[in-house]
Amino acid sequence: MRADAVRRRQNIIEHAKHVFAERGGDVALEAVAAASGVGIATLYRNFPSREDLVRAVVQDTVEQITGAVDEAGSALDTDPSGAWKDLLSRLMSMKLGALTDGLALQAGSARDLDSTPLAQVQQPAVDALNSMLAELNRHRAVRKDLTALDVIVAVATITRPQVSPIRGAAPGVPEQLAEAYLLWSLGGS
Amino acid sequence: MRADAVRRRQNIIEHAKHVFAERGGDVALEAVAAASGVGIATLYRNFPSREDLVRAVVQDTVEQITGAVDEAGSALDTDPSGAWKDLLSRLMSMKLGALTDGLALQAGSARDLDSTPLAQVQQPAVDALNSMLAELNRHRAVRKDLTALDVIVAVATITRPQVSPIRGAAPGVPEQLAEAYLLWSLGGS
DNA sequence: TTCTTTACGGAGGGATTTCCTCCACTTCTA
DNA sequence: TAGAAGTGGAGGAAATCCCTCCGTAAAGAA
Repeated sequence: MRADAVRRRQNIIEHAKHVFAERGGDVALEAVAAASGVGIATLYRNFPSREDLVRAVVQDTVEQITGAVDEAGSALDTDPSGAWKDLLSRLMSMKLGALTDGLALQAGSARDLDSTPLAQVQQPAVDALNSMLAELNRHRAVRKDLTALDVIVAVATITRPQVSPIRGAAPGVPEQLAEAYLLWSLGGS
Repeated sequence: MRADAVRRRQNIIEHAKHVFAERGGDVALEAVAAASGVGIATLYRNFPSREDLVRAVVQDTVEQITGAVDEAGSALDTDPSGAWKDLLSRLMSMKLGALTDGLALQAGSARDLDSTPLAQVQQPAVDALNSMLAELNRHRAVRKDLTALDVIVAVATITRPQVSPIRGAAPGVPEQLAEAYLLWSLGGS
């Protein structure tokens, strides 16, 4: 594979993540190509089917998550709730909507979601998050009924883009919700 | 207008609210008709254009909101934070996603959103909510930087339906977020 | 630089989806 | 029960989306 082609491919994944998160997992692939500044043929050459692209996006997001857990986890013993706060803010800045949307795309057809290829791809992220939560629990840093999936879905929900009902209004709602969730997650039982 | 026709019309509005909230403001009108158990022609006779239907849905939602404010507001003086909690839980059970989505639909074309017909239709709800917030503020019952639009957008965000990434997982996230938001909204500055 | 190989872009045909009207039929109500 | 009011869904027009094909452009080796 030629060097510039590799860059382009990664670039498509990156932009696809944004477009998926912003316009849903069923956008026209032409929109993804346009957003990536790339012809539609190039997109199809790299990702023959929509599912290939979705898988790549999910894969990429999963790596982002495990990376964030690793980095935030380093401060786990010295400052547990600081580490949690850090991790949460990292997660909030990702486009997790693309991940849940991508997975949701398969929900329609598949009967047993747990066995779909995508569900398996995301497993490392779930595992990493869960073990971090377990560790935080030992430190009594977060409420103990939190699960990795709860956190992922909550963050995806909060950060999902949304046009406000009146121009210029309520631009800070996601930040408010993030603050609320942090407060709640730290809180008792 | 015949008696059964009025019932049908109201029924369409009700179902449209759910379908809009669940599948976005740009669903096929056929889906709305099907959900309402009604032929597509009936829908078009009642609402010649998509905007007519959206307007009706928004109108209906606005009335729901002002109604909820009235009811919850009755306990305002005796138990302010109880009233707030009550109102919030009422709002959470509405399909506010339909409202924000409907308004967002116009955001694409209109330059000045404040002057669109829909933005004016929602005004009563915003006003009612804002005056209740002002009252609650006098009682020091909620944080003082809350605005009606913040609340509406936050509730819409929280209650927007979302498929969880793995079957059976994280079904309680909206409830958790609602709890978090309540906690936060009561909290200090 | 030159040549070969790899990769690109976008037109466009086919399939699908959505819109919306038209009219034969059904259901109210006076 | 007659007439008015209302209904459903087939189906044509238009828009949208998918995906391939092929002439052109750019990268990298010699």
